[in-house]
Amino acid sequence: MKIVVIIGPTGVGKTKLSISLAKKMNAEIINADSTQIYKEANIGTAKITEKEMEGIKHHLINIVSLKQDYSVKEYQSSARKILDSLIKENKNVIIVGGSGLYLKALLYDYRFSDEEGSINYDNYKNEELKARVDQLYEGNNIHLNNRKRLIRFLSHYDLTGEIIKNNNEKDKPLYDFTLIGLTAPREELYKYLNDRVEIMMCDGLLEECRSLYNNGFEKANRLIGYKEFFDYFKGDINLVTAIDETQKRTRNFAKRQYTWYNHQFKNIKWFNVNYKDFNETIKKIEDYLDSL
RNA sequence: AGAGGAUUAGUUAAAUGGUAUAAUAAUGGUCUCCAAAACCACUGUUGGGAGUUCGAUUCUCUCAUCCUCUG
Repeated sequence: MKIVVIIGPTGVGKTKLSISLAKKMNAEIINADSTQIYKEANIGTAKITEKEMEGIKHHLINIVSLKQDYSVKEYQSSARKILDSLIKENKNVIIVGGSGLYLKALLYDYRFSDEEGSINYDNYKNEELKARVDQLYEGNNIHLNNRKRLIRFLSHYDLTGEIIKNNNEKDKPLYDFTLIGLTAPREELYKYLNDRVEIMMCDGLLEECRSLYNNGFEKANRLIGYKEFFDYFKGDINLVTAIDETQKRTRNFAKRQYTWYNHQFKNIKWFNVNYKDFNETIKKIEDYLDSL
């Protein structure tokens, strides 16, 4: 029984690799991409299609609507349940996805609060929130402008009387897994990402966005490749700008993904992607896994 | 071909005979539940050459490139 985890920035070929490995290992796949969780967003999230799955069983894909709230905590609990039961069945598992926090929460001893605090902080200014956080935890690194995190800190304190601190447990792996990283030279990756947005446009990204926009899926406003077109529909920007922005934000995102991986994961075995001959990349990784 | 204008960071702009300023991109980073999120830091610049000057990005000349107008 093996667990292989595939990470890497967006557009580097994780999905393709996962199918190939799953066929070879007779494995099931658990998605760790925060946007592929959602049913309604397909083209812009580069979601795997039914056909591309080639009959491989996929978990945690298309499980909630963009109208529902969802958080990494829920992901953690469902993903662990699935993973544990697959382990029990002695089934090989491939975990694939670009959402660093989701992977971290699933694989390491990350603990979240069980309940929300009851005090409503809506009427407090950031300065007031920050001052209170500073009072409770001197030397914290939560920034004044990071309202979301300030409120979470205070809610957690109200509920438990404890302050949120980094614990060492978060770096303790709970499973025995092999971490495969796919990467590409920055320039090559960026070119591919830029091209991919154009291809998505041809595949009907604009129509998908229009339909979400018209049907009140406001949460899509958070996703790259959706927000920008919503802005376009509102008349704030023109179509060319929307496409440029999508490309830019995709590149920015890829860069942040690297930062997260480098910061949060140890023992990543990195492989350079050969865009021209992806099979060669797959072969190399398969050989590596066989050699373990 | 003639006349006028322009040339400042990758891009768009500002300013000054005395430390060249922003925005944005790029780059780096932070991280316990919206994470494709939120936030932070920071590197780059006066087209080439000559002249005036203590000092030129600024003034003068010249070359180059671009724009507009006139044949």
